[in-house]
Amino acid sequence: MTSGLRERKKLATRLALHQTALQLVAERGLDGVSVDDIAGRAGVSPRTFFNYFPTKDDAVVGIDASAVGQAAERFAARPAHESPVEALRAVHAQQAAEMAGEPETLWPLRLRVIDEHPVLIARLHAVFGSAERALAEAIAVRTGTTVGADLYPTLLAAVSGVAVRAALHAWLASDFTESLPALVDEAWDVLAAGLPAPRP
Amino acid sequence: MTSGLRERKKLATRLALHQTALQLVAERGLDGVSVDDIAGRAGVSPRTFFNYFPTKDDAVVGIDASAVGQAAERFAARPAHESPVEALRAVHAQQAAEMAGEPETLWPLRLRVIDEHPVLIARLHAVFGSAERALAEAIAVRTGTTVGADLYPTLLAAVSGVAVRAALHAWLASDFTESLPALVDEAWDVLAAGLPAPRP
DNA sequence: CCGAAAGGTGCAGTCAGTGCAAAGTTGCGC
DNA sequence: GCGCAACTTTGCACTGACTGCACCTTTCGG
Repeated sequence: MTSGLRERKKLATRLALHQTALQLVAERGLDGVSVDDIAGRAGVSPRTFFNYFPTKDDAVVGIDASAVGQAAERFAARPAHESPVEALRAVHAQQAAEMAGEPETLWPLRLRVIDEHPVLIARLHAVFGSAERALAEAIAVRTGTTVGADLYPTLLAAVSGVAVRAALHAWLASDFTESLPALVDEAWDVLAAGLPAPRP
Repeated sequence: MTSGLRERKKLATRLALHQTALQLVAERGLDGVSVDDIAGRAGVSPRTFFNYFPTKDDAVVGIDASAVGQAAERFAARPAHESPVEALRAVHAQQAAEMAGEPETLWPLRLRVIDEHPVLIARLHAVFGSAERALAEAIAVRTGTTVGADLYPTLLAAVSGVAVRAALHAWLASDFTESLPALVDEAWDVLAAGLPAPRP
């Protein structure tokens, strides 16, 4: 199904561009790398680069909105008896586990590079943002309200993004020694408790 | 103190550029407006435009990080007996009140324009993001931890940004009929309660 | 009124990103 | 195997954001 030669080649090229971009930016910084550099080292023409990513920044971040958008679908598929927060926690647990399953070094490198460049942080936020809009819709359906009429869907969707980003940040801060799923869970514990000041 | 001719002129030019940018983008969309257009109508050279804003997008959003950075200072200045959440709520209440005090139409127009352009949403997030980093430091001080060692400061700082953004979004959705401070407060009520599903 | 400091401007250049049309590849029915 | 249709890659030309530099104009303090 996904195994046409065309499909596989496209996937491979996309990944090659992303990894090349990451590596070069890690070495020289975002401004020290041009699209021509990335395309050249990945073995395609500069023009082709833009068939795969709309901007240079997107190639470095390398996460497409569709992958993140599945969160909303999974949320909608959770059993109806779960509260919104419970359902979200379950979805995040699954996602965090999948991320841990990807090639070892990809996420660490990605996060390190993104963390050093505010522009890329913003890009990452933008990707999350579009996912959160979809999620807000799904939450509204589950709680029987609409996005326009009630704060809750927007708020919870945004908080869910925060939980993941805070966990990713802590993961990076721990130099990837801690468990990502555990960090996500910890973040949700704090959120579900209403953000009480931690005991020192 | 702030009343040198130079100072006032700079402020005026900055505001003129921002308002011109907003107005033009509202009429023609972000891609229908060039920097030359904005500079021309605001009565300065295109080159001068970039003395005031680093990018076209920043001119449209028109919020500089320093203004947002004061949140961290105000937070640090809150009485020590307040919990982090209490202190944040107080800071936000003050900020929301100040925003309501600005020229009537500026925020509505800003929010409408930003909301229509994902790139600008990302820019706004970036501005908030830098403020949140400063805030996280201040929170870490107040709770006796460090940003690297504990999830809490990052998490709470990000949540505070979410509270404001969700309130702004709801304000826009209400066509600016509701009270912004009330919306911010409402968002914090939900957050402080641990995000329980709303009663329908 | 003058000299120093700061802001405004023109110029030339780099690079991101796009539309278009001409190759080059791949998939598929025969 | 063959060849046509569909898709991808690529080169080219162009727009527009953004920058460094050098020069001019305005403001400020004495």
